Amino acid sequence: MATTLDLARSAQLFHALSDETRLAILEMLRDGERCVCELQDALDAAQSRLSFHLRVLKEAGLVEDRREGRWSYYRITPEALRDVHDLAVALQPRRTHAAAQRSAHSGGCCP
Amino acid sequence: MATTLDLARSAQLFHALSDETRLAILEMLRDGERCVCELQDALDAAQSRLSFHLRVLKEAGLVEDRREGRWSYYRITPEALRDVHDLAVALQPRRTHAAAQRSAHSGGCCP
DNA sequence: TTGATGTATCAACAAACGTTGATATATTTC
DNA sequence: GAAATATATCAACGTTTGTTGATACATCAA
Repeated sequence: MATTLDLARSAQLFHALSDETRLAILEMLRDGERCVCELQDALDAAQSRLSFHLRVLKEAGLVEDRREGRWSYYRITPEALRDVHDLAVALQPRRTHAAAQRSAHSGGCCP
Repeated sequence: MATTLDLARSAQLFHALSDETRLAILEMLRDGERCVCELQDALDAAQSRLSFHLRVLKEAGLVEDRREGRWSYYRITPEALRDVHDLAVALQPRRTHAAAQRSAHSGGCCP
């Protein structure tokens, strides 16, 4: 039972997902790998802008890339998305005995 | 089959989850609702800092609050976490026919 | 070798974000 | 009433983030 989150890693993952351009990129990559120029066309984004977002995704482990000649192809790393999935589950409220719901709060600021 | 993401909503959700303090708050709330002063004690965070983060979480729909006298109690909104879960699934690569993997790219910048 | 092409990186900037300390507002207690 | 308490909000500030345009670096084509 995973009780404690890796806060830094989780925040990094969620941050990488917290931008519309990056989500649009991932949405495109669902159908298979794409080279940067294809993303550029489809998303109508400047080249350096795309490059920036791809780097954020890559550093978070959400995508991997492959170079072929002068083209770079990016694809989704399914394991990373599985981590996101697992995090969402890990944050769900515990189903636990009602008695344990409110822990003893020694500070005593509230009833 | 949900093909297109609500980018703005998704980005908002993920952004709310992209901060360590906010993740620590949610982790505490898994065990049931807590008042702000309890979170303050447990997370050793300034009051206005906590208030700020709770507002971000609330605006993203990840928590709900309840006032009782001078205390505010916050709790997780499980539906929102289910949305996060669903998003992680929706972003997974499609399992599709190999033939469809690479779409026709009319721009013709790459092979 | 030269020129074109695809991509990464950089510097500069504006906008968004998170922290802090001060103040405001409501509620309870005396 | 007045003082104390829990929380929210605000202004100010430094930091991080995302955008743009310029440049660098490969690779390919002629």
